[in-house]
Amino acid sequence: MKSTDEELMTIGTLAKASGVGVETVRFYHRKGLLEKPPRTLGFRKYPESDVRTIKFVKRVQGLGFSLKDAQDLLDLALCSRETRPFIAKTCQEKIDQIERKITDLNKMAEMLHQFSLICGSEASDDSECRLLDCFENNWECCEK
Amino acid sequence: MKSTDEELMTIGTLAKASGVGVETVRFYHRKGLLEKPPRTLGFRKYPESDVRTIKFVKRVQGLGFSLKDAQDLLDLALCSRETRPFIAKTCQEKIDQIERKITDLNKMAEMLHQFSLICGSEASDDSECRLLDCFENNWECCEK
DNA sequence: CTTGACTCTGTACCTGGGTACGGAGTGTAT
DNA sequence: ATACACTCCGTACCCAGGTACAGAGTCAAG
Repeated sequence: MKSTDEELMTIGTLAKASGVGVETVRFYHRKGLLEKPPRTLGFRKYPESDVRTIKFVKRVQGLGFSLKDAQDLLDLALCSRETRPFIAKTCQEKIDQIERKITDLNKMAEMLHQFSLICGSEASDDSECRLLDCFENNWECCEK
Repeated sequence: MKSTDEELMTIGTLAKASGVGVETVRFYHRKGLLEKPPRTLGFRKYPESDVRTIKFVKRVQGLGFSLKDAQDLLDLALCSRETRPFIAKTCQEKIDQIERKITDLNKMAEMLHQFSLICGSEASDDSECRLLDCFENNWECCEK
């Protein structure tokens, strides 16, 4: 059975190659994250590129975005005169969102660092101290 | 009714002050994110500090962490000789986690930036181009 | 002392993101 | 040609993180 569909893989192969379960592929299918693949006798035959798609989705998702966000990004497809302004806008929105997240994550990491230095060190006394206090007191954790 | 519980508030007041719904407070209660408040005649009376706790949880959650993670952070409470090594370890784990996230978010933002520059500009031609390709081709988006 | 706003407990329901299952068809190795 | 793996579809279930009742009690103002 090698004709036009060498290169095309079954759902199980795709799932394994992209590190998810078969059911997850079908789920993404239903959610429209993967476009409808051609079929041979009822069996879906996926192109190689769908491996990339799934990995991309997983990556984006791992950064705290939803499947909807992942889809938005996947949909940034065509560079035509009509779509260009829309593309730029969408990108900028996501970039802003990402930058806010980075700012907050940096604060968070700094807070944890300070907290660890002050409360996790041998030198500190046994006074009770909560991370929460650092958070509120402008990161001036456990100090007088 | 002003006795020892001035300063203490009802669930509705707490909810409003921390920007969540009453049901959410009760939910956090069930999940152990808020410690059991004293009661007067069956009614929960929350201290001011629970407002901070809820805001903290919401903040942490907004950064893509789970309620479980938020709880872990809230539990970093006591600085005693026994708990110190544990605190340092927990902090370091979270910091590592955060830094990985930041690295990925930066890549993501850079990718979007490049994509926007190249495919979102007036100068670009009408060739089809997907963000996905940038992602895979080491961010060399739409270029020969 | 009634009325309306608020609280209590418990249970049921909702969305997002999957995971599992049953019964039937297919494909391939021996 | 039969066994076994794989696929199909639909439906049901799972967990996290809430959200929404229902029915009863409480509290504060008028």
